[in-house]
Amino acid sequence: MPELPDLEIFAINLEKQFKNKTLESVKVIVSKKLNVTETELREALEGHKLTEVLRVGKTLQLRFGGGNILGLHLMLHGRLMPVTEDPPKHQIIQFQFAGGNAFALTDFQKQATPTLNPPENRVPDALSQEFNISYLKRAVAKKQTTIKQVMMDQKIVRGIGNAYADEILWKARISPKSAANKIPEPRLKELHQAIDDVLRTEIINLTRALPDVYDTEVRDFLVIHGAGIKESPTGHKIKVETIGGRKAYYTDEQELFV
DNA sequence: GTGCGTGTTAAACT
DNA sequence: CAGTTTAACACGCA
Repeated sequence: MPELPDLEIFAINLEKQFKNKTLESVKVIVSKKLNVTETELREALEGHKLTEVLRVGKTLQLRFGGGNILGLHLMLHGRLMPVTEDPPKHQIIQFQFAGGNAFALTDFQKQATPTLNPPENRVPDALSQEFNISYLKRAVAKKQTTIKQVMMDQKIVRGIGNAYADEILWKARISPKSAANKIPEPRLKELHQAIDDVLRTEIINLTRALPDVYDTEVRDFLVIHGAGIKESPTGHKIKVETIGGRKAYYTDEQELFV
């Protein structure tokens, strides 16, 4: 159940293990979410080297020699797991590389989605150049919903999920319940800065914590979002409330704009 | 046994 | 009609 920083680490660590290795075979165990047939997938990918692994929004892209790209969306419960003598449960798709190493995408809920050659998406990534302050200003101007829902809307900006939205809004000192179009411009700038800070800092933390693995998530660095957390780093009691159908964790340090 | 969940989508609302 | 809310997905975990 990864978010952007986790996916960034998975991409880096998958590259460490599999970059420039030839994909010997790809096996489709659950095909319901795949956009092509297993035969088409094998013809596109087998025998080609994995040239690059990128994170794009909440997806990973496995890029292969020959120009084909396999997108992977892990959804809520998807995981990437090494395939060993004791293979992982609930496999969706499995990748066997020359040299004997293999990994699989798993998901007990069967929601994780592999997509061959995913269509270009014009929505900016949260860490991209295109996601700048003027874009954010334009995006929120039309929106009367809460700022938290806007931040998590993948049609507006790609990559921010429920947990990091809470972390970012606390850092920006803006209430998640604030109306998006009522946030003054200086505070929007702070929000933009907080998005960048929180995500990039988390990537650095996770790089240090997980130098090699792509099958593990660490949530040790969250300071606001989590059932076990009672107080913010500055000692304010954390409140929990459902906003837009998902749990929001926040404190009264965060200013409400309505 | 109970309740909950880091995402997305279609259906059902307003 | 457009925007917003809900249920469903199906299992592991506390």
